[in-house]
Amino acid sequence: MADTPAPYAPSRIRALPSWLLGRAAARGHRLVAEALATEGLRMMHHAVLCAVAELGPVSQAELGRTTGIDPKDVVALVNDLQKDGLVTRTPDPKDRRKNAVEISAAGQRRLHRTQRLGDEANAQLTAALTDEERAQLVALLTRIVAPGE
Amino acid sequence: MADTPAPYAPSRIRALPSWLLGRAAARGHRLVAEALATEGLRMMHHAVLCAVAELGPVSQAELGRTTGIDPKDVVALVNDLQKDGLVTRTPDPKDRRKNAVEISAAGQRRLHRTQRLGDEANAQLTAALTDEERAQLVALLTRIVAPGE
DNA sequence: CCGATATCAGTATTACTGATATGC
DNA sequence: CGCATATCAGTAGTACTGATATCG
Repeated sequence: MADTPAPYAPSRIRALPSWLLGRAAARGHRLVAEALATEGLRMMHHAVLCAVAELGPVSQAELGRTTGIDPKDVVALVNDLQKDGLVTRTPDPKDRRKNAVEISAAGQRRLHRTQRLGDEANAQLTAALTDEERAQLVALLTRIVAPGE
Repeated sequence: MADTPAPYAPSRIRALPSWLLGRAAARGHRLVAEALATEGLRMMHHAVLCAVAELGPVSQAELGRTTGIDPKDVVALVNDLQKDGLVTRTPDPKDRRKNAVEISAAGQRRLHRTQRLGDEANAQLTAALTDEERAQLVALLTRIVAPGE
């Protein structure tokens, strides 16, 4: 497998993890975005909704740190989610700089569906891999994303 | 490692390969773009220059197919590379629809430097991995990108 | 005063859709 | 005519830089 020149990329490019990562991410994003579009959410919306559901009432700055999304972009994403009634944004009484973002009942129902769609898209993305290889890939990527740990 | 909640992402998001791919690709792109900027090229410029060097005189459509870049974007990238004198674009006498794109001497010198910079950036990206793990990652990604094979 | 939070305006890069002219 | 090539105009989603007001 190491010396069969794939038709999609010359060998030099092929050896660049960044390049492969970009191509793989583009394919994954296309699949996930396509699936989530049926629920009217983009990938980043789903990611934030996911994080809000898991972190309970949480500030936007904390959301940004946790997900790796720029806090400025979190503003717009939470705006959209709030407009659709999927999350609530209430001022934090303990620290009036913060907004406490929390998922709503409608948000939880929507999240339930988008998670299923997302899982299906990811299964499709990694259809060529075995379960073990999938876990391996996730483990390797995790160490690349969070290099300090 | 499987149950230590990393600070950067909640576990649900973490389990989505697409999400991890996006984060990893973003980090890789940042590192590579930063390195290549010193040579005045963006990542896609380098990718195309790479492909041109390896495929010899090649049409733009073929470049697009091989690299996975939209042929329309290849036009703009080759424009830039030609403007910098890194590639030549001559009409193909055998098929006058095609342009034969070829790397120039200056292009080869530039490519030599950008490849070194790209390799360094990629080494930095995967600094947390062993050589074996790096090869594993590339192999897994390759199968995700080209699912048909 | 300094740092954190939230918001706004704008930009860069990548990837895409649609349309057109030309040559095989 | 159908198909491939090259080009142009425009859009979408993601990630970023800089600035501002408020609060602790």
